[in-house]
Amino acid sequence: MTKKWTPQGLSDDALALIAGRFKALSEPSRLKLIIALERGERTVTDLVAATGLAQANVSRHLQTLAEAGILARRKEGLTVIYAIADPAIFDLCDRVCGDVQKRLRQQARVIPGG
Amino acid sequence: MTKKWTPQGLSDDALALIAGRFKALSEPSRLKLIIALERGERTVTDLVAATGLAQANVSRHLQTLAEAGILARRKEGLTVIYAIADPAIFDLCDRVCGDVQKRLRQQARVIPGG
DNA sequence: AGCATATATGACTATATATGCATATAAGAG
DNA sequence: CTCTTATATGCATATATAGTCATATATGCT
Repeated sequence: MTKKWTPQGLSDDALALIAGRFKALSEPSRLKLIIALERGERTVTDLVAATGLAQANVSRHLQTLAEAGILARRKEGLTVIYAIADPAIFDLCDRVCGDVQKRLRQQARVIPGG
Repeated sequence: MTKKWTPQGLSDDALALIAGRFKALSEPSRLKLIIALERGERTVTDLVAATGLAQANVSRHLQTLAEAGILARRKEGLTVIYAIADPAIFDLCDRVCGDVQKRLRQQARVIPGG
Protein backbone atom coordinates (compact mmCIF):
# COMPACT_ATOMS: atom_id res chain seq x y z
CA MET A 1 0.00 0.00 0.00
CA THR A 2 1.46 3.31 -1.10
CA LYS A 3 -1.68 5.33 -0.45
CA LYS A 4 -1.37 8.85 0.88
CA TRP A 5 -4.46 10.38 2.40
CA THR A 6 -5.65 13.92 2.42
CA PRO A 7 -7.05 15.27 5.67
CA GLN A 8 -10.53 14.43 4.37
CA GLY A 9 -9.75 10.84 3.54
CA LEU A 10 -9.45 10.85 -0.23
CA SER A 11 -6.25 9.43 -1.62
CA ASP A 12 -4.39 11.21 -4.38
CA ASP A 13 -5.31 8.33 -6.66
CA ALA A 14 -8.99 8.72 -5.88
CA LEU A 15 -8.79 12.45 -6.50
CA ALA A 16 -7.13 11.81 -9.84
CA LEU A 17 -9.91 9.42 -10.82
CA ILE A 18 -12.62 11.88 -9.89
CA ALA A 19 -10.83 14.69 -11.68
CA GLY A 20 -10.47 12.44 -14.71
CA ARG A 21 -14.17 11.82 -14.77
CA PHE A 22 -14.85 15.53 -14.75
CA LYS A 23 -12.22 16.06 -17.41
CA ALA A 24 -13.99 13.64 -19.71
CA LEU A 25 -17.03 15.93 -19.48
CA SER A 26 -15.05 19.12 -19.90
CA GLU A 27 -15.12 19.37 -23.71
CA PRO A 28 -18.09 20.70 -25.67
CA SER A 29 -17.56 18.12 -28.41
CA ARG A 30 -17.83 15.29 -25.95
CA LEU A 31 -20.94 16.80 -24.39
CA LYS A 32 -22.44 16.97 -27.87
CA LEU A 33 -21.75 13.28 -28.30
CA ILE A 34 -23.32 12.44 -24.96
CA ILE A 35 -26.39 14.48 -25.80
CA ALA A 36 -26.64 12.76 -29.16
CA LEU A 37 -26.72 9.46 -27.29
CA GLU A 38 -29.46 10.55 -24.93
CA ARG A 39 -32.23 8.86 -26.93
CA GLY A 40 -30.38 5.60 -27.41
CA GLU A 41 -27.35 3.93 -28.88
CA ARG A 42 -25.81 5.24 -32.09
CA THR A 43 -23.12 4.20 -34.57
CA VAL A 44 -20.02 6.28 -35.10
CA THR A 45 -21.35 7.37 -38.46
CA ASP A 46 -24.59 8.51 -36.84
CA LEU A 47 -22.62 10.53 -34.34
CA VAL A 48 -20.47 12.11 -37.03
CA ALA A 49 -23.65 13.25 -38.78
CA ALA A 50 -25.32 14.37 -35.55
CA THR A 51 -22.42 16.48 -34.35
CA GLY A 52 -20.81 17.74 -37.54
CA LEU A 53 -17.39 16.77 -36.20
CA ALA A 54 -14.74 15.01 -38.27
CA GLN A 55 -14.80 11.22 -38.12
CA ALA A 56 -11.32 10.86 -36.67
CA ASN A 57 -12.16 13.39 -34.03
CA VAL A 58 -15.40 11.64 -33.09
CA SER A 59 -13.59 8.34 -32.86
CA ARG A 60 -11.06 9.76 -30.44
CA HIS A 61 -13.64 11.45 -28.26
CA LEU A 62 -15.70 8.29 -28.10
CA GLN A 63 -12.65 6.40 -27.00
CA THR A 64 -11.97 8.96 -24.29
CA LEU A 65 -15.54 8.69 -23.02
CA ALA A 66 -15.49 4.90 -23.13
CA GLU A 67 -12.22 4.77 -21.20
CA ALA A 68 -13.77 7.05 -18.60
CA GLY A 69 -16.57 4.53 -18.22
CA ILE A 70 -19.18 6.95 -19.52
CA LEU A 71 -19.90 5.11 -22.77
CA ALA A 72 -20.21 1.45 -23.67
CA ARG A 73 -18.90 0.05 -26.95
CA ARG A 74 -20.44 -2.77 -28.94
CA LYS A 75 -19.33 -4.06 -32.32
CA GLU A 76 -21.84 -5.33 -34.84
CA GLY A 77 -20.47 -6.35 -38.18
CA LEU A 78 -18.78 -3.42 -39.78
CA THR A 79 -20.14 -0.82 -37.45
CA VAL A 80 -19.40 0.08 -33.86
CA ILE A 81 -22.27 1.12 -31.65
CA TYR A 82 -21.84 3.38 -28.65
CA ALA A 83 -24.28 3.89 -25.82
CA ILE A 84 -24.48 5.64 -22.49
CA ALA A 85 -23.03 3.27 -19.91
CA ASP A 86 -24.57 4.96 -16.90
CA PRO A 87 -27.64 7.17 -17.38
CA ALA A 88 -26.78 8.87 -14.10
CA ILE A 89 -24.48 11.02 -16.21
CA PHE A 90 -27.54 12.99 -17.29
CA ASP A 91 -28.33 13.92 -13.71
CA LEU A 92 -24.84 15.38 -13.51
CA CYS A 93 -25.26 17.35 -16.70
CA ASP A 94 -28.72 18.60 -15.76
CA ARG A 95 -27.41 19.76 -12.44
CA VAL A 96 -24.52 21.65 -13.98
CA CYS A 97 -26.86 22.93 -16.63
CA GLY A 98 -29.10 24.37 -13.92
CA ASP A 99 -26.13 26.04 -12.24
CA VAL A 100 -25.05 27.54 -15.54
CA GLN A 101 -28.51 28.91 -16.21
CA LYS A 102 -28.55 30.44 -12.76
CA ARG A 103 -25.22 32.08 -13.54
CA LEU A 104 -26.45 33.33 -16.89
CA ARG A 105 -29.40 34.99 -15.19
CA GLN A 106 -27.04 36.68 -12.73
CA GLN A 107 -24.87 37.97 -15.55
CA ALA A 108 -27.96 39.17 -17.41
CA ARG A 109 -28.81 41.19 -14.33
CA VAL A 110 -25.31 42.70 -14.18
CA ILE A 111 -25.12 43.40 -17.92
CA PRO A 112 -28.74 44.08 -18.82
CA GLY A 113 -28.00 45.55 -22.23
CA GLY A 114 -26.46 42.28 -23.48
CA MET B 1 -28.98 36.59 -32.37
CA THR B 2 -26.12 34.49 -33.61
CA LYS B 3 -27.14 31.40 -31.69
CA LYS B 4 -26.77 28.04 -33.37
CA TRP B 5 -28.71 25.15 -31.88
CA THR B 6 -27.86 21.54 -31.61
CA PRO B 7 -30.61 19.03 -32.34
CA GLN B 8 -31.31 18.80 -28.63
CA GLY B 9 -31.68 22.51 -28.09
CA LEU B 10 -28.41 23.48 -26.42
CA SER B 11 -26.50 26.28 -28.10
CA ASP B 12 -22.78 26.02 -28.62
CA ASP B 13 -22.36 28.79 -26.08
CA ALA B 14 -24.35 26.87 -23.50
CA LEU B 15 -22.33 23.74 -24.15
CA ALA B 16 -19.12 25.71 -23.72
CA LEU B 17 -20.35 27.04 -20.37
CA ILE B 18 -21.27 23.59 -19.10
CA ALA B 19 -17.98 22.16 -20.32
CA GLY B 20 -16.17 25.01 -18.60
CA ARG B 21 -17.84 24.17 -15.35
CA PHE B 22 -16.71 20.57 -15.61
CA LYS B 23 -13.23 21.69 -16.58
CA ALA B 24 -12.94 23.72 -13.40
CA LEU B 25 -13.49 20.47 -11.49
CA SER B 26 -11.12 18.44 -13.65
CA GLU B 27 -7.89 19.02 -11.74
CA PRO B 28 -6.94 17.13 -8.58
CA SER B 29 -5.41 20.25 -7.05
CA ARG B 30 -8.66 22.14 -7.43
CA LEU B 31 -10.64 19.26 -5.96
CA LYS B 32 -8.28 19.32 -3.01
CA LEU B 33 -9.02 22.99 -2.51
CA ILE B 34 -12.75 22.41 -2.69
CA ILE B 35 -12.54 19.59 -0.18
CA ALA B 36 -10.46 21.77 2.11
CA LEU B 37 -13.29 24.31 1.99
CA GLU B 38 -15.96 21.78 2.83
CA ARG B 39 -16.03 22.68 6.53
CA GLY B 40 -16.12 26.41 5.96
CA GLU B 41 -14.27 29.40 4.58
CA ARG B 42 -10.47 29.51 4.63
CA THR B 43 -7.72 31.98 3.89
CA VAL B 44 -5.24 31.39 1.09
CA THR B 45 -2.55 30.64 3.65
CA ASP B 46 -4.82 28.04 5.27
CA LEU B 47 -5.34 26.42 1.90
CA VAL B 48 -1.64 26.37 1.11
CA ALA B 49 -1.05 24.53 4.38
CA ALA B 50 -3.99 22.19 3.88
CA THR B 51 -3.05 21.15 0.38
CA GLY B 52 0.74 21.32 0.36
CA LEU B 53 0.65 23.18 -2.94
CA ALA B 54 2.81 26.22 -3.70
CA GLN B 55 1.24 29.56 -2.86
CA ALA B 56 1.28 30.86 -6.43
CA ASN B 57 -0.34 27.69 -7.61
CA VAL B 58 -3.07 27.88 -4.99
CA SER B 59 -3.75 31.48 -5.85
CA ARG B 60 -4.24 30.66 -9.52
CA HIS B 61 -6.46 27.67 -8.86
CA LEU B 62 -8.62 29.71 -6.50
CA GLN B 63 -8.98 32.33 -9.17
CA THR B 64 -10.05 29.69 -11.68
CA LEU B 65 -12.65 28.31 -9.30
CA ALA B 66 -13.93 31.76 -8.41
CA GLU B 67 -14.28 32.69 -12.07
CA ALA B 68 -16.23 29.49 -12.62
CA GLY B 69 -18.62 30.61 -9.91
CA ILE B 70 -17.69 27.75 -7.63
CA LEU B 71 -15.94 29.83 -4.98
CA ALA B 72 -16.66 33.20 -3.43
CA ARG B 73 -13.91 35.66 -2.54
CA ARG B 74 -13.89 38.05 0.38
CA LYS B 75 -11.11 40.35 1.45
CA GLU B 76 -10.48 41.09 5.10
CA GLY B 77 -7.51 43.29 5.87
CA LEU B 78 -4.39 41.59 4.65
CA THR B 79 -5.95 38.24 3.99
CA VAL B 80 -8.31 36.93 1.35
CA ILE B 81 -10.94 34.44 2.39
CA TYR B 82 -12.44 31.94 0.00
CA ALA B 83 -15.61 29.92 0.48
CA ILE B 84 -17.82 27.56 -1.44
CA ALA B 85 -20.27 29.69 -3.38
CA ASP B 86 -22.77 26.92 -4.03
CA PRO B 87 -22.78 23.87 -1.74
CA ALA B 88 -24.55 21.93 -4.49
CA ILE B 89 -21.05 21.33 -5.83
CA PHE B 90 -20.66 18.64 -3.18
CA ASP B 91 -23.62 16.70 -4.54
CA LEU B 92 -21.82 16.66 -7.87
CA CYS B 93 -18.57 15.45 -6.36
CA ASP B 94 -20.29 12.82 -4.22
CA ARG B 95 -22.10 11.51 -7.25
CA VAL B 96 -18.93 11.25 -9.31
CA CYS B 97 -17.18 9.81 -6.31
CA GLY B 98 -19.79 7.07 -6.13
CA ASP B 99 -19.39 6.31 -9.82
CA VAL B 100 -15.65 6.10 -9.43
CA GLN B 101 -15.95 3.72 -6.50
CA LYS B 102 -18.28 1.55 -8.54
CA ARG B 103 -15.69 1.50 -11.30
CA LEU B 104 -12.90 0.66 -8.89
CA ARG B 105 -14.88 -2.31 -7.63
CA GLN B 106 -15.36 -3.49 -11.21
CA GLN B 107 -11.66 -3.20 -11.92
CA ALA B 108 -10.87 -5.03 -8.70
CA ARG B 109 -13.02 -7.86 -9.98
CA VAL B 110 -11.16 -7.94 -13.31
CA ILE B 111 -7.69 -7.57 -11.77
CA PRO B 112 -8.11 -9.29 -8.42
CA GLY B 113 -4.41 -9.52 -7.67
CA GLY B 114 -3.97 -5.72 -7.70
C1' DA C 1 -8.59 -12.57 -54.51
C1' DG C 2 -10.21 -7.60 -55.15
C1' DC C 3 -13.12 -3.84 -53.76
C1' DA C 4 -15.98 -1.04 -50.68
C1' DT C 5 -17.39 0.60 -46.16
C1' DA C 6 -16.77 1.66 -41.12
C1' DT C 7 -13.77 2.69 -37.61
C1' DA C 8 -9.31 3.50 -35.50
C1' DT C 9 -4.70 5.30 -35.37
C1' DG C 10 -0.03 7.55 -36.44
C1' DA C 11 2.06 11.99 -37.36
C1' DC C 12 1.76 16.65 -36.95
C1' DT C 13 0.32 21.40 -35.49
C1' DA C 14 -1.69 24.60 -32.59
C1' DT C 15 -3.28 25.80 -28.31
C1' DA C 16 -4.10 25.42 -23.42
C1' DT C 17 -2.62 24.97 -18.93
C1' DA C 18 -0.19 23.37 -14.57
C1' DT C 19 3.76 24.58 -12.20
C1' DG C 20 7.87 27.06 -10.40
C1' DC C 21 10.54 31.22 -9.69
C1' DA C 22 10.84 35.81 -9.03
C1' DT C 23 8.54 39.94 -8.30
C1' DA C 24 4.59 43.10 -7.98
C1' DT C 25 0.69 44.81 -5.33
C1' DA C 26 -1.87 45.58 -1.12
C1' DA C 27 -2.36 46.38 3.68
C1' DG C 28 -0.94 46.76 8.31
C1' DA C 29 2.81 47.88 12.15
C1' DG C 30 6.55 50.68 13.95
C1' DC D 1 8.80 56.18 5.13
C1' DT D 2 10.41 51.41 6.09
C1' DC D 3 9.56 46.75 7.05
C1' DT D 4 6.76 42.71 7.18
C1' DT D 5 3.00 39.78 5.80
C1' DA D 6 -0.57 38.06 2.51
C1' DT D 7 -1.90 37.51 -2.03
C1' DA D 8 -1.54 38.03 -6.98
C1' DT D 9 0.90 38.12 -11.34
C1' DG D 10 4.56 38.13 -15.26
C1' DC D 11 7.52 35.04 -17.43
C1' DA D 12 9.36 30.62 -18.80
C1' DT D 13 8.80 25.71 -19.42
C1' DA D 14 6.88 21.27 -19.76
C1' DT D 15 3.06 18.58 -20.74
C1' DA D 16 -1.48 17.56 -22.40
C1' DT D 17 -4.84 17.55 -25.72
C1' DA D 18 -8.10 18.94 -29.66
C1' DG D 19 -8.02 19.01 -34.36
C1' DT D 20 -6.69 17.63 -39.29
C1' DC D 21 -4.88 14.61 -42.84
C1' DA D 22 -3.50 10.43 -44.45
C1' DT D 23 -3.42 5.74 -43.71
C1' DA D 24 -4.13 1.36 -41.28
C1' DT D 25 -7.31 -2.17 -39.72
C1' DA D 26 -11.48 -4.83 -39.82
C1' DT D 27 -15.42 -6.61 -41.88
C1' DG D 28 -18.53 -7.68 -45.65
C1' DC D 29 -19.57 -8.36 -50.61
C1' DT D 30 -18.88 -10.29 -55.33
